[in-house]
Parts: sequence; structure tokens; C-alpha cells
Amino acid sequence: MQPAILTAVPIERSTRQRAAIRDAIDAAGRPLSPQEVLASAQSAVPGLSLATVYRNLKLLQSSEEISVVTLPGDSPRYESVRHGHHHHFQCMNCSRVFDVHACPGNLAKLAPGAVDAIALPVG
Amino acid sequence: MQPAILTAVPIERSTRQRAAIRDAIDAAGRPLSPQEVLASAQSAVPGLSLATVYRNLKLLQSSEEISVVTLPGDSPRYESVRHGHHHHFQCMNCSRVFDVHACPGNLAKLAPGAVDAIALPVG
DNA sequence: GTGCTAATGCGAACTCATTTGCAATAGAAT
DNA sequence: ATTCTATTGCAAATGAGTTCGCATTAGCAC
Repeated sequence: MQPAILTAVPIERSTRQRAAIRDAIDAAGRPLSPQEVLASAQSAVPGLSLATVYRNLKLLQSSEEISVVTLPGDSPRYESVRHGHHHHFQCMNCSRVFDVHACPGNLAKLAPGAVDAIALPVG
Repeated sequence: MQPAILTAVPIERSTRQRAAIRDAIDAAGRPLSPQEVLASAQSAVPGLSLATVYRNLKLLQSSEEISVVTLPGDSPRYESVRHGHHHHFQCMNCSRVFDVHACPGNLAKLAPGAVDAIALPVG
């Protein structure tokens, strides 16, 4: 049972809602939760509903425009793939998540021996 | 609104259930989910219920015998504080979580400037 | 403009982890 | 053994996050 995303799937139509959602995520300097996406995109499209946000988060993932960031403790967040390669840093005091444009040291060498083990730094 | 745990709180009575739960966690070489604790402890106490596991996870945290490990993607896991200082390593292929008895490099220097930012390596 | 159907908004429904009420059970001090 | 009450098992309740059904709206090709 694998995710069915092998290639980027084109989106059929362009809508104000989708544009607003995409813009909100592109403009953010950090991964956003669905609620945050809703709040942000609603300034462009007041009537926007949460269901539409969820539907579009899925579509935008399929079309490879955004990616999921899973952080310890909270639910999935979303960021633009246009932000390029980076890592995330979560402050244990304030819980905020920052983009970090540098690579941490070689965590992979701490791997328990398996060749196929891949390091998963925060985010 | 802070967690009310300032000092270790003694547990009132000792029960077969609590012992089984504590033993399951102590014996594991990795953090366990409540379900895993249940499954493991049920071999010692067949009738053990999930509610009791949850209640005891709370008590054992209050008495500072176990600690919570929050990993990206899944719900909290629990480990014995007796396992001492270590880090966790999650394989992106198999999702399993390993204890790592070495410290990763200085992630703190990647911090966004704040003096009070504390690095949160996986787990 | 017309027609087809993707996309939307709404609310209900669902999932999953965790919590709680309550009556019954069982530590442990006497 | 008796008593007091912490602890338990069960089932129902909660809560957050996410999905779904359905009628309506609105892209876009013609």
C-alpha cells in the first residue's frame, strides 16, 4: 500500500481559492498548518472553507507544488517546494519552527548499521 | 498554564498492572506507544486495559520514572528514564525508531540567533 | 452564450488517540 | 479480618484533525 503519487499530476482548473491557497504557502517563511493556510488565504478569498483548503493541499501535493512537513508533536504542515532544499529548526521554548538554510552534520553516520537507513533531522 | 510537575510525585500503591507497565517500558530498547505498552504488559497481566495504561503512563511520568518521546508523524511514545541520556533515530524507510547512544554534532549553531533556542534533534 | 463537469461551501460524519464516570476490586494500614 | 480509598475494567464520551455527500457555482472549451 504505497502513496499513489509517482508523477506530478496536472490540476484541471484554476480558481481564486486555489490561487489564494498557493500564494499563502508561497509567501510564508515557514511551514503552515491547514488552519494557518485558511486564515492567510481568507484575506484574499473571504468565503474560503477549510474543506477546500484540505482538498487543495492534496491537489497541490499531487501536482508537486507543495510538500508536507511533519514535526514532532503537531499535525502536518505544508510548504512550497519552491523554497528549495532546507531543514527545519524547532525552538523548544517557543515551539516556533524556522527554516534553516544550512545542513546539519552527518547524522547518517549515527545510523544503526543499515545501509538503507536515512537520517531524519528535525523536519 | 504550565504542567503541574515540579517535583517527582510518589505513587500511592503498587499493583500488578503498574509493575507490568513499568517492566514493559524498562525492558524495551526503544520508546513504546501506549498500544505497544498494552500489548507487552498484557503478557504479564492478561486483563490489562488501555485506560489503565494511559493512567499509569501519567503517573509514571509524574513520579519521573518514564519520559515522553515525541516523534514526527506519530503519537507520543514512552521510555524509561533509566535508559539514560541518548537520542533517537528514525529510519525513513521502515519508520522504526532506534536509540542512539552518541550525540549528533552541534545543531545549536544553526539556530536562528536566539540565545534561548535549543536544538531538538530527532526525538 | 451554452454545456459539461471540476471545484466549492456547508454540515455531517469519520478516525484515532485520549479521557472520564462509575461500580467493582484489591493494596496496605489497623 | 476490617476498613479505607487508590486503582482497575468497561463503555461511553471527548476532541482535534480530516474526509465526505450533496446541491450549487463557476472555469473553460465550443
